[in-house]
Amino acid sequence: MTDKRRTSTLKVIAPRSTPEGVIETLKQKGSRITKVRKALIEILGGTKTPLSVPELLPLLERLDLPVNKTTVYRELDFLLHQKIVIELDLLDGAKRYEILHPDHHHHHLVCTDCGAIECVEMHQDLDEIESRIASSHKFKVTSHLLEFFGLCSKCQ
Amino acid sequence: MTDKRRTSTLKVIAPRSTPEGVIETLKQKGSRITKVRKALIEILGGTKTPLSVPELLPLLERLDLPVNKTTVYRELDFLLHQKIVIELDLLDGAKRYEILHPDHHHHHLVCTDCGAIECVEMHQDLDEIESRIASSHKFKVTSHLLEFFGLCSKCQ
DNA sequence: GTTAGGATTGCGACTAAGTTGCAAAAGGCC
DNA sequence: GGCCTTTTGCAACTTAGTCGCAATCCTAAC
Repeated sequence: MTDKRRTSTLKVIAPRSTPEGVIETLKQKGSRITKVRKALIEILGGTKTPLSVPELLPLLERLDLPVNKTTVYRELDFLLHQKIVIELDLLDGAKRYEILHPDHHHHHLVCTDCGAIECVEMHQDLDEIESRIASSHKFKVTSHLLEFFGLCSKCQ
Repeated sequence: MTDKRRTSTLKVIAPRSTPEGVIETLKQKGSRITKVRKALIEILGGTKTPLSVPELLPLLERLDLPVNKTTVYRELDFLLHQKIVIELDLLDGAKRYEILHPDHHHHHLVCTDCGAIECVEMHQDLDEIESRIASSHKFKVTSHLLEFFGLCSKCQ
């Protein structure tokens, strides 16, 4: 009878990585909240697919915030260091960025035909593989890159 | 009693992806064997770590073959289409290329400190993951990208 | 609300990988 | 050797990303 989805939107649980939550966290850390920073967090928080700088620039402009590309690169670098955002390389020429949801580590399914990007979760498998590598190769894995390329349901 | 490793080095089986074997295959396909093509196959066949165009250029020059970068990009593109070579992105700014060994699909351990690149094999795990994705997401995986970043035994 | 000082921003010039079109040169078949 | 096709070099270009510096903005303290 209890609807879990509904419960999870309660204030106490929600603010994790919503734009508002992220901004609040940054304020508490003493970071400045600038127009560009706020806009970037909101744009990235409101999209499902990771975005690149060339894609972000026109989106910012449409929000009446014509920002210089250098600024965007620097801001994303800041958000990266604050672990608010992660950087991906989906092999299409530009790095992409998305909000980091700490408990939803995921990978991507990139359609090589239409470019659509879907997400898949699968931490446990990789954890296992990584620990096997650590012991057999004396290599300490700190991060990995796992993306799948192929055809989405529409393009097959 | 039979040593399988020893048997598999017999001439009938061996020439697969050695430089000589690759060149022979290309000749039979009717492709021209140019100096650049031959040199690239030999260089890539004689190295353990994948190489980028900026790395290949000086290597070619040292072989008394000062080649234009455009030529190298075009040649690698040719070898890519012939499935002689594969392209990797190890996130250090330039695409890397290595000889494709059809039955030794592998991934890489990239040391983020010294840049060393090691190889790891692990097809079966991924095959399993991919088929799970295919059924749960109606996505037909044609290729994947799996690289590990961290610290090699020397840099820990 | 003013102000001071560090953080952020824009600008222009730059780097580096990778691409393109076209004319010249080289492979390999006769 | 000659011919036709494939390769190659060159120069100019594109695009992502970076750098230094001067101008501007944020915010906390007054």
